[in-house]
Amino acid sequence: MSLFNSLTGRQEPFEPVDGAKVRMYVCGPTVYDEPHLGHARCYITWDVLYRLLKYLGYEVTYARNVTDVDDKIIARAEKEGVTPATITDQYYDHFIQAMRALNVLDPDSEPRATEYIQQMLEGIQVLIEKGAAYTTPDGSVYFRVHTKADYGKLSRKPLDDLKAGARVEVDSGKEDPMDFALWKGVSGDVINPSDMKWASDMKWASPWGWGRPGWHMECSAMNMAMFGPQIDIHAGGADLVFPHHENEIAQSEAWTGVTPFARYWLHNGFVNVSGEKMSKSLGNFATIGQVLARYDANTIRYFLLTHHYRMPVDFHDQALEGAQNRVVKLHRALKSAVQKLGLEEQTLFSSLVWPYAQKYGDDAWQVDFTAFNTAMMDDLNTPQALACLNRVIDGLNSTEFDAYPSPEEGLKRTLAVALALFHILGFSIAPLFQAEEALLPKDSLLDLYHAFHTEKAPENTPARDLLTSLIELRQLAKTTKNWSLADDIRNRLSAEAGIQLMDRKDGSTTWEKLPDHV
RNA sequence: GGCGGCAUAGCCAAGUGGUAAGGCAGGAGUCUGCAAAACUCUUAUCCCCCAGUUCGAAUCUGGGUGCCGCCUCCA
Repeated sequence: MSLFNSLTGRQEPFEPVDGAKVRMYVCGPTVYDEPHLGHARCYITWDVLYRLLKYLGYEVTYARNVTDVDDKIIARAEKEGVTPATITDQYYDHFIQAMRALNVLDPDSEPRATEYIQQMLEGIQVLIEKGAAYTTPDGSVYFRVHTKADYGKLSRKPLDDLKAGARVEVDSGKEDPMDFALWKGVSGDVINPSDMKWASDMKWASPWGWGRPGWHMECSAMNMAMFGPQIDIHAGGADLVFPHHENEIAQSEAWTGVTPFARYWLHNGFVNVSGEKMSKSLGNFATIGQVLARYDANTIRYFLLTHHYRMPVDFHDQALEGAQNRVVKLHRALKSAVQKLGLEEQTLFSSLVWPYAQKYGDDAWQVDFTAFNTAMMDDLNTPQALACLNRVIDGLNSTEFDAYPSPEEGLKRTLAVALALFHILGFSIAPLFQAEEALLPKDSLLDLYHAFHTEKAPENTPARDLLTSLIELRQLAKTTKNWSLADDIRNRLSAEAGIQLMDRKDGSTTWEKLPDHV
């Protein structure tokens, strides 16, 4: 397993400090707004890494924090006239719903910044004692950047260059423009608690007066509390490299004296929307909910995984539809095999996938499994991993299983490998077991029923029965070689109800609900 | 201005010294009453341009052009 380490700028073999134990920390969301595609990309990427590490046998402890104290939260609360906790509860809830909808595994822990104030204060105290931080008259504490000789090592920004371009802040009380806040004093604020009741929620008592933590401090404190002075993997979006991660490194290493704070720094690339960078300031961010309304979770994941995680990704419909077309085929092949074998969702992995997937080393699909592993261990080369999945799926569709003791055995082994890859990449098997009846458009089917039948449909006829009746009518038309009627029924079902009819060799007709194009 | 990244077929995208993965779309065939699905075959003499290194480069070096990002909130 090797990973591209932002700290060294190279791809390196992955070796955890403590044998098979992996301490992995990912910067979580600031919960003040709807989760967007940037979050989807980030957390799907690290979800895949988490799944892969576990699959490879590592004992992973995955922490993903929740930033629930921040100026943006306060601003939002003020704007809406509610407490900050109302905002953070609401958007945390939305975030978790989005993650579940995207089939992102829950991390092992989700520490909240507000639960670690004490640890932050302890860390800040140590930094002051070591001379790496200083207080200002307004009750703030700043990190003294020049005391950290290797400051800038992650983002490769020499301190002098940064200073040259630093924005001048007025009345900050900082010794140096590059110094950053560990603690933001609010004692000097003119806050009338009776007017702004929420203000008390975002203030904590500290040795330097009332205040709240600076942005970066929470990650250092939570890592220290959960993992100690050094972790294996620290990941997040590329936009966090500077200043967030740079400052986190500075304060953590100055605090503990242990270097490096995180041994592997991993960063995922940006998300663009129709060619433009998605950002808060541009106001063009697409929420996860908006995209999920148009494409299913597996499509979004497939689309993201066709790109290497460090490359930028551009969300636009032509590309998304390409992914959707492929995912529909994937689902169709897997669903068909699952049905042929009469498998059940709950026992799919315990009864088939894990017992079979790696058992038969001489199977053709094992070659693809090995290639898959190689690709994934090469800095998560998911595009190549998907190529392996595609080959296995093609194999699933071809009914030739001559090399196996029986066709059923061949189908089982092939499906097991396909589903293993499917699972490691984090795709959901839910669509393979989805009852399609629930997706039938009742109104359209009723209209079509009346278009082709002279009798009115009885009250409350289930959509499924309406469809069955239309299929039977078409079967009759076919037996009398009334092709125009048969074709008419088929064409209108497709055009008006999104239902594709398929005639099988044995004379029966099956159907499939086409994806909705919103 | 400083730093970094990217440029591969109609579209998306791997590969990074040995002669272009995969997907979508398109074309042909098998199957079908016709379709759909599925399968098979097919679609870049070439990887932004120029020069160089090399037996050999899309892959390395130098120069150029274009696009993007970070240096400010953002995943």
